Amino acid sequence: MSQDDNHITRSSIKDVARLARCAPSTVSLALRDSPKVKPETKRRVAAAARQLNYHPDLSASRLSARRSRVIGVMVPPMSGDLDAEIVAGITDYLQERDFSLLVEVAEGGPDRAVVAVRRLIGERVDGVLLRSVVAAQQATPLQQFQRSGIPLVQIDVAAPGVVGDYVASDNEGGARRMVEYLIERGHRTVAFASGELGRNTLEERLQGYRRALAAHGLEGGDDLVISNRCMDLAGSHTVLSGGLLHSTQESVKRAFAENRDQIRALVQQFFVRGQVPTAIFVAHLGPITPLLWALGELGWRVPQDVSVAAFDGWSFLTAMGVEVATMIQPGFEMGREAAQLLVERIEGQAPAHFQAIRLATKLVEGNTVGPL
Amino acid sequence: MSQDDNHITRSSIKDVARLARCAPSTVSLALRDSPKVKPETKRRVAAAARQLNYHPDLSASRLSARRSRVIGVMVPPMSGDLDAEIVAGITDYLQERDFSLLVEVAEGGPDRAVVAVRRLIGERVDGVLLRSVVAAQQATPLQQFQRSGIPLVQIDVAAPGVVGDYVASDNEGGARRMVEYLIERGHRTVAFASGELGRNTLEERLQGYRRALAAHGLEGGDDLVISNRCMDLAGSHTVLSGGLLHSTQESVKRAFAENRDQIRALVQQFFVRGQVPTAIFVAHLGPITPLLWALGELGWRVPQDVSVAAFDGWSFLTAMGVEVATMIQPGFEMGREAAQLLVERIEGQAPAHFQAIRLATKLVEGNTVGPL
DNA sequence: CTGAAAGCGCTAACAA
DNA sequence: TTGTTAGCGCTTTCAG
Repeated sequence: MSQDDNHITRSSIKDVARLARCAPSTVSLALRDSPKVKPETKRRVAAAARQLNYHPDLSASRLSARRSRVIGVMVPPMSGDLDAEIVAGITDYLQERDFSLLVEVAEGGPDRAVVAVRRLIGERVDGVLLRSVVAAQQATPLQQFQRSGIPLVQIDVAAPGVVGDYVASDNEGGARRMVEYLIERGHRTVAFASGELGRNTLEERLQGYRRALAAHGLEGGDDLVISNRCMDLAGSHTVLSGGLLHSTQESVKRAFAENRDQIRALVQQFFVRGQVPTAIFVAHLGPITPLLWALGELGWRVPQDVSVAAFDGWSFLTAMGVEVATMIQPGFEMGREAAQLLVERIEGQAPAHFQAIRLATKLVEGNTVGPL
Repeated sequence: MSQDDNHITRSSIKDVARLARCAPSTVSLALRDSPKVKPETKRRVAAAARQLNYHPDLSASRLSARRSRVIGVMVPPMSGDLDAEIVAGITDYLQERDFSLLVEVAEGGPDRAVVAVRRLIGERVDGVLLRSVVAAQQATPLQQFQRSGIPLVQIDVAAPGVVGDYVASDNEGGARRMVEYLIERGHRTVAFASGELGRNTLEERLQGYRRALAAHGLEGGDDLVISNRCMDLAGSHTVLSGGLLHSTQESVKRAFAENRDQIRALVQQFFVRGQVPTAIFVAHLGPITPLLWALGELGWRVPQDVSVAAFDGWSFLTAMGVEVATMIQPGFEMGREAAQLLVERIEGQAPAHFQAIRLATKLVEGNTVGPL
């Protein structure tokens, strides 16, 4: 009671009960504002709790209540704005429904994923959200969730072999529209640039690119498609850091330095082959800065000499005076939608079969696309 | 055993004990690899656990063990590379010591901070790390930690009124060295640019700037010091989003758009006053892109017409071909050091009085500083 | 409306 | 080396 006892005095529900002259169970109800408790009693309890600086022990309450009201999310380290928006969307919904969020950053190595999964299961999360953390070969640890009966919603990338709900952008449609936008502006030779293919998202966007060209009777020969890991600046971190993201600044810098020549050479190919593209569609965030850099190096001005349009972007480019024409993904909504679906599934209100939700993207014209 | 029972079967320590033909307490010890258990028994237990897909319930174990081995960290939303590095440093150390990390993103409003604090206390974290979340007026919720006897280490920014350990860069020394670097390159009129002052870090860097000038008999008149919230791109997000970071891309963009004129006007002041600076020292990350943008707008080329050097940087600028001369903060080490200090304090091994650890920064010459 | 009692799944003495 | 016995702090029937 006195401030000067050095002994850390965590008060429990019993202490509050004693001070409020009632039973612990009543305190429990009162603090959760149950209608079964007289207002007068509630007041006494609240006062006692405040006086004792009482904070319910969430571990105990979860243990007892047998559901945690915690959902876990696995995200890759640091990536771009999209992650921030997704997480914002998730927390937005979760706050409404009074769930908390346990964030597990699964960096690099597959063993990290194993640890993350173990932790989430150990915490008895009611469900899991997955933001494109886990590449194909890492899908196995995820099956633990199924084995433990923990529902799971994937966001953005769908790992093969993982069953469950799925929320993503309309990648194909968005890509298609973006390429059509270029075509409408007079471009007939449009290239496609991305990091390593293999993720379903990229494949879908490639599909959309092809469809757009086909629909307009244009060729999208393989000469015009470049996809190589070295283009993926965002992806480099994890690769480079080998399981531990040591120093972000340094690793990005190094990744970039080491791949400089390769990037330049790769982009140059566009211009020495049969068809010279007048516009380039960048399929995701990673290659945007490398591409812009390479174009600068090679002396091609954007948009005078070549136009650039991307899927997903980085807001800081705006502040640099470069605003890449972009298909914006609805990150906030993706997060919200996924969280909602998950919570509904947890509460048994979701449709029996797994959902695959596709959200529309939005075209933002920047200053990197010119008419022909 | 059979895969086909649909019933979600969370096995408990008792189930494992039964299958392994021993007592629950033995299972507990065995799984934690206690030397008090015969290897043979350990094997049996491990096999049983695997077979039953057993994952210890961490809530129960914390409740029983009366310490959580969890430490909490409060961070601002999304910021730059530094946060990623700090968190990497924290997890790096925590993994060694077998603690887990509970991340609480305290966005915007003070009420969010209250919620975060409540949660952390409710989770019975053994300690808290604070990464410059909480501005002056929000210090009050933090005092809850003290009241609850939870040790706390602040990183980077020290909130006034919060007592505890503190880990940060040598802001004054670093700023001083950076400005001296400019002076050595022949610059005699060096300006200072920052967002809103008030944080101790910024004040310290301003101090360092002044000291460097004074030491060389140069003037650092107030004409040369500009500090205004509109310059702080990084800080805008939170302000703009009013407690909820809605759409990052949009908000950054809008923040920038709305302040465009003000930024331009502000920077222009440098060049219409008595002394025209030949170099600008940017005290933190936020104003870097706005400043570069404004200089571009005003037709000043970097570094030909004016040099730019900063404290703390963004790695993506490198990929844009602009590499700002920067005092790099040792983010990883800051995180590690803070985590270590906290864990030692938790385990009673830290010195009795609070520590204030200062870590050296590192100068990286970019391509934005020219000789005079 | 309130109280008493029985656990939730685990760990930590203490015995055996 | 292993088993037995109490709880940790809370929620939840089930009686008053």
